[in-house]
Amino acid sequence: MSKSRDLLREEQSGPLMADVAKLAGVAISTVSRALANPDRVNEKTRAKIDAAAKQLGYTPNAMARGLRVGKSNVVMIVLPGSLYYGASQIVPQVLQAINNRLLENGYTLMIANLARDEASERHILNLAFGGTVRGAIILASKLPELEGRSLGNSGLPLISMLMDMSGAGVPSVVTNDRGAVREATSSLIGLGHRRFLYLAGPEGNYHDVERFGGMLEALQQAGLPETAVVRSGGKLDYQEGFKIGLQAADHFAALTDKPTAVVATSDDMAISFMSKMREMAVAIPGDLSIVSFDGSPVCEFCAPPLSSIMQPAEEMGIAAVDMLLEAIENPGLSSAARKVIPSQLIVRETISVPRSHA
Amino acid sequence: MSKSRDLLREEQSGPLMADVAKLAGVAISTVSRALANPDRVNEKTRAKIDAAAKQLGYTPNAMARGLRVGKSNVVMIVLPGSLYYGASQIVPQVLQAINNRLLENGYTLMIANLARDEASERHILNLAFGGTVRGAIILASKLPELEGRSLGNSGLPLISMLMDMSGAGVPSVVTNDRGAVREATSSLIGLGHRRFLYLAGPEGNYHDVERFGGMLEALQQAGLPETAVVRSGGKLDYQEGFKIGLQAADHFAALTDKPTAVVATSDDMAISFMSKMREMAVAIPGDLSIVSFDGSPVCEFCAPPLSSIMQPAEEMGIAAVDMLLEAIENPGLSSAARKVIPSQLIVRETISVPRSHA
DNA sequence: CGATTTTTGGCAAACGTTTGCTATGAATCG
DNA sequence: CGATTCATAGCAAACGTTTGCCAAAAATCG
Repeated sequence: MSKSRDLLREEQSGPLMADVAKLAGVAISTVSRALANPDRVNEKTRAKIDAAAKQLGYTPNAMARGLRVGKSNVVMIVLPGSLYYGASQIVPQVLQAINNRLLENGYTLMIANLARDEASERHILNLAFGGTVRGAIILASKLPELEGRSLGNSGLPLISMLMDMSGAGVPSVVTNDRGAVREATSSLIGLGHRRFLYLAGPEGNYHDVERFGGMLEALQQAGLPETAVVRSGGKLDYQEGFKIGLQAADHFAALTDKPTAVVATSDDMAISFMSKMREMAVAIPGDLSIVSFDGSPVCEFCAPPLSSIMQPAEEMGIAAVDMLLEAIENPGLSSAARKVIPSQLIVRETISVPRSHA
Repeated sequence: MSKSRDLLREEQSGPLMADVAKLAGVAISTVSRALANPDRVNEKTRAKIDAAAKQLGYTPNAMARGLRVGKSNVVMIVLPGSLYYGASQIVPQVLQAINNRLLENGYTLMIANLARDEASERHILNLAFGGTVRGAIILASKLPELEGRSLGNSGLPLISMLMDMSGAGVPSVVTNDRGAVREATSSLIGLGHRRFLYLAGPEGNYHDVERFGGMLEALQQAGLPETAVVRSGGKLDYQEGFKIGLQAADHFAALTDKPTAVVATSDDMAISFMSKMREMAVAIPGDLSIVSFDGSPVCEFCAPPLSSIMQPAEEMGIAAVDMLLEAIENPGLSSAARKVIPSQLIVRETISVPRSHA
């Protein structure tokens, strides 16, 4: 018996709580209490236990603990299928902010990609229903659902980030896509621009609806017709931003009544569009003003430096974690709240008065 | 009893294996076998069990399973302190590739940041020693170590990625930093360049040592003195790439005997450097050729399109996972192997014959 | 100094699986 | 048709913790 035990020890796990107890000369339960609830145990005893634990290099087994208490300290982040964006650092920024915030609170981050295949969906559901995770932050645009199980009714605390799902009962932290684009457009109108090109994300996508909505609101406020804006793109996903920008450039070239300003809904679109404009000898901002969305760090070094609406990735990440932990700790009140963190337009050198006004 | 049981049910967990067994009219152990080892159970019985499981929406509890079998299906990736890079998509690319590959093999990815503080270090060690993770892929440049516990002797299968630690007994998958820079430099020499500016990462950093080493090797091969290259930077970390590029531009401006080619060791450095050159009216590649490192997607749309050595992030991620799974499944042979996946120089429009030769 | 309260320690059950062993029933063979 | 083998099901122990409950010891009070 002790032979096989020792063999197992060789192969695998380290010291057990029982070992610590024996070394310290106390019962297992005392060790457990000393580690979790230090004030419920005599200081001297606690000191002995701490010393023994350190001496043995003892680390409590997380799965045993999790099984017993029926909870884990793992939070899952559900990312959209492809993380691959051209210039944006939003995903790493969000990941980092969330991870740090979780760490401060004793949680660990697990990542899951939600692609279009059943496998990824099933995987996420298993994580949720199998008790592996304690809560989830969703960056994807839909909730996984398969064979009767759905993340939505897993009983798991959920927070949607980037996308407003508070209407569907999922507390959300978002940025004001609509308002930010409206204001940016308004300021272009204020400079004298009257004809716009809008580089769209995928038709029907939440962000595209919001951003284009903001554009239309700005036109309406200024008494301009909807025809003042030409919509380009709409077929490809945001991860194809460079391609969208390239196609939009062709689109632009083919227009007879040229717009004087473009609103791109991602930096990638703007960057590839600008590179094409350079080839076509369209002066920016002389001939054409540009403002885009995301606020990628690289915008500062574009030619010319690109004005962009910066998404507050870190603040959003922190807010999402705080809301999630709140929901985890108070399972009672499900507020389905919505927290809006404003984006900020960073004005650089791609915006000016239109030539016709100069 | 059944009251409190039902209450618990309300609050928390879903159906148990016992429920499935009852519904299917078999014993718990039969259910377990049917789910894990389908051929060890009568087909008819299995069908009943599967139906019952689906009907109840049963998901096995991962922690109970993990505790029993003494293993988890979680792999940890240890990322360096800051994920924040200006334009590079290496981190998301690696994450995605690793995550997908793990998913295919039934594993889950947990992420951990290794910062300079004890907290992050302790956290990682707890994950490793607490049985939470089954193996780890290291992107950070050191192994966490604290109070006698070290990732190195946790008994956990480890793979180092990006950085060669095979000498220290950790199997590694790396790219040939040295060779890639050597060849890029050689081809610049072939074009006639004789004076170089090298934009360095942090002094002593593995990558910087390798890349600068490659540079020197190329000079030596061509019979050029080491003084043919001016080293700029060395103080800041790669995550400060933009700043490094800016400072290098000032450095360049101050040089009397101007180099005709620059080798930047990250795209960020090259991008901000080029933006400064534009201001200073230094023509690229006319006055100055540039080649950089990373192969960020955005390089294609720089002004002018930037030549860069592309790191094979996805292949490396896949290779790292494969090596790790190999090590997990065959705990016997620890080969401490090293797998080198070559980088590839993408030539764009920042390289030409030096003016003096034109 | 005895009685009462407070503190602290120990026993054992429980968390939800997996799995070795045994028992049962079916099937095959002589 | 009985005996032997094989397939399949069931029992119960184990994984490493936490925690309710009780006992013992210490401290306080009258």
